[in-house]
Amino acid sequence: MEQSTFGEVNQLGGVFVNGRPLPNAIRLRIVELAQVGVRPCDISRQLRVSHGCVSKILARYNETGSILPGAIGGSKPRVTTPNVVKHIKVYKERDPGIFAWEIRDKLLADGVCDKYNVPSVSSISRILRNKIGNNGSPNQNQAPYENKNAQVVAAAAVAASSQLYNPQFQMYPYSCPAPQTIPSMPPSQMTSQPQMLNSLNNLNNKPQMSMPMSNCVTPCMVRAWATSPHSVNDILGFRHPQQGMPQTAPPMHHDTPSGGQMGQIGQIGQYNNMNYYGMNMKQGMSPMYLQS
DNA sequence: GGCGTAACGGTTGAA
DNA sequence: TATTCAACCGTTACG
Repeated sequence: MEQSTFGEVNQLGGVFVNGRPLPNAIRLRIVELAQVGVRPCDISRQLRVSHGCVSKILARYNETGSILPGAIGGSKPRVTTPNVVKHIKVYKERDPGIFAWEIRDKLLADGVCDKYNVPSVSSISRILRNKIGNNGSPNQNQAPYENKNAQVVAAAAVAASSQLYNPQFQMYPYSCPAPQTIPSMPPSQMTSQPQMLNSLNNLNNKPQMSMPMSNCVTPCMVRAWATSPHSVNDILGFRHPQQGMPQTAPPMHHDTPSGGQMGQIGQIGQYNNMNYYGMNMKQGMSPMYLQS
């Protein structure tokens, strides 16, 4: 369908794809303009992005330091890991009359779970009913891990989840590289917002700047469980407005924070000299996030 | 007029 | 393989 192929046009004349994030380049530009004192309403008009979206992106940036959208799709990490089920089973065996809410409290008290990943009372009840049931054996009642390979996978999942969870921050962080020193970027490629770049670098595998990447977890990353393969160069497909447009065509593909798990965004149509979110589009360029 | 936000329709990906 | 579900998205409209 033509409409979905080329996206839609909002009241300001900007092109967008319903349900999909704005390109990171636009997100970054919104933040940059705000930081040089441009009012949100002017940013909205200039980039042809709704003021609600500008407001949301700026609010998120102010709160978290990240310009990136959240992880779309997928499910939360399972909280009813085999380890948790095992503990529930133990509690039930020790005290057959124990209530689900008591089990929940004990899981917290014993440090098996914390307040962020403790199963709900209904989940515990379901575990008691389905996995422990009458005989107390989680393996005799359609156990979720029916073979050795599955058990290995489950064990790996538990290990991964325990590593994913950062007790220091009490959150599940977005994946990000361990603190490391990375090659330097020519100053000409650096924007005027190094802290923003650092924020971006934290979410990308390809190192771009020479600075140690530590404390890479931002509060907005609480609910991320996927990796991002995208480079900062992919994201920064344009220069700071004061520096004009890049010599080379900006990357016309879409970046997402949840990386390879996200949908593959390809080229859809050709926009010829179209003003795309206030950015001059050279002939042959494609909108960076329209999907096929 | 500018701003914050709820509602809405849509996309996405794990289960 | 198809479906479900719950997360996210940007736009719109309202206060």
